[in-house]
Amino acid sequence: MNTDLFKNAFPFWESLTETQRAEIVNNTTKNLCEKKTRLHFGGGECAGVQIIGSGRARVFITSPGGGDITLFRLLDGDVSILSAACMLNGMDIELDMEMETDCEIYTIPKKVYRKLYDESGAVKDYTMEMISEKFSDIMWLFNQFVFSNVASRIAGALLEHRAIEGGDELKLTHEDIAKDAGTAREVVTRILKQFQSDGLVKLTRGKITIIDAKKLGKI
Amino acid sequence: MNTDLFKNAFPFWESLTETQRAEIVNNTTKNLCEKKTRLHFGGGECAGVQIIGSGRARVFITSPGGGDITLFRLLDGDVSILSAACMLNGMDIELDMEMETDCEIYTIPKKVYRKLYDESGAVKDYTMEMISEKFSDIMWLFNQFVFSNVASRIAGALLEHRAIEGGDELKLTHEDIAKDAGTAREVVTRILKQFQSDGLVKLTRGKITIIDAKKLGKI
DNA sequence: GATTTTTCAGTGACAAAATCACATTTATTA
DNA sequence: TAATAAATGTGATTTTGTCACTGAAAAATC
Repeated sequence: MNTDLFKNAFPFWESLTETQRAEIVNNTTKNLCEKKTRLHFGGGECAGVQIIGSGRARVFITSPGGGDITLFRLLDGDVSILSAACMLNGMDIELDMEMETDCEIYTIPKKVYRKLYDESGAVKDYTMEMISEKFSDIMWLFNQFVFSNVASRIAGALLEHRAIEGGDELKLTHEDIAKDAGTAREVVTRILKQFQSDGLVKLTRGKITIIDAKKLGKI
Repeated sequence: MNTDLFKNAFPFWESLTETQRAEIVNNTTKNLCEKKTRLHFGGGECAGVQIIGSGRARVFITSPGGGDITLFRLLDGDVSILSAACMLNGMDIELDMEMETDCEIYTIPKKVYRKLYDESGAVKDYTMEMISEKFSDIMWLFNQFVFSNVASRIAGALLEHRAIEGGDELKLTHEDIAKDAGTAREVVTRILKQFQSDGLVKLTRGKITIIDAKKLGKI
């Protein structure tokens, strides 16, 4: 197995012993997950720590009614650190992950990461740092939800996708945006139409073209 | 200084060296904060790790418009662990704390806790565990906000205060509940009136008496 | 290639909740 | 006691969420 993946994902990699590295390399499994594959985390159920080799995944919470709200996305090289927290101290939150593209997922088993965590201060530091960062992200999201109106959350979602895509043509349905903005599809439709008549976007089936990103940012 | 405070607050206390304990004991400062005193955390501004010697404090986020939403409360013996995270890796979240009663607050300076954190695995483990726990709490709160209606959040807030007070007579204004439930005061007034006519609570100025906690729990 | 099925978007009606603008009542303080 | 502040009550309006559909476009199937 190519260790570049680990070297890039883990800043502590260089500080590990040969044995520790081998332990990781020999126990990590690779999975090819097709687009739309879903994984569930929570209730103590955590396979281990995951690294996204390639592709994009969406992490979200699911309502009792079935709807879901996006928390964040994982891109190439990202580490699903909440799995670590979930597994280290039985963090009792329920999360789901869905592949937005075909993905290569590498999984370091629970026990292997746990052992590493116990042995290495650098791994502890890394884990702490990543969890704190995620915590910050979630708090930011919380702020958006409780203090911003729907229009600005939708605008934010559009701009985030623009950053991911690296272009103004977003292949998104209203449903997709609804999940990111934490609202209903019909509401997105209405507000996007408003955006369109204000000259901010152009709407086509399954596609949204951003015309005026600057004004979107001001909403 | 009495070390019982630390012994009770920190499970790692026994594992520290004499020197480390002395370091904490000699550098911790005690402050008496009157009811309504406010402290701000964020933007790298963290005095250190705080232990509530006695009293009760409310931790919340503040909206640009001035309103605020309660995240959690700290009671006797609790440790304000987010300060730790804030200070360890510059977690960039803005939080405020307000004393709900007169409080004794003990502060372990940033540098002292940081040093301890670097030296002791037990302190790292403790810090990690506490942060994960807080993370879980916040995620739970997030779920409540995005998936529950206002009535059930208000019912939840009432029951939480009942648990804190240990009785059915709650000295709370509608404003107080609005902050806990993340809604407007008028909305609380209306829903409480509904609760009252349903025989769940009895309302007096500045006081809410819970009549039927069981039914409240079902909302 | 035509037909069926699925996905996506649009819309009106209504309900829930937030916001605004006050009025009223009860405590506190001067 | 009067004046002030704090807590509550209420109507009107706007925003957002929910429900129940319709029609259009794309995909899958025949």
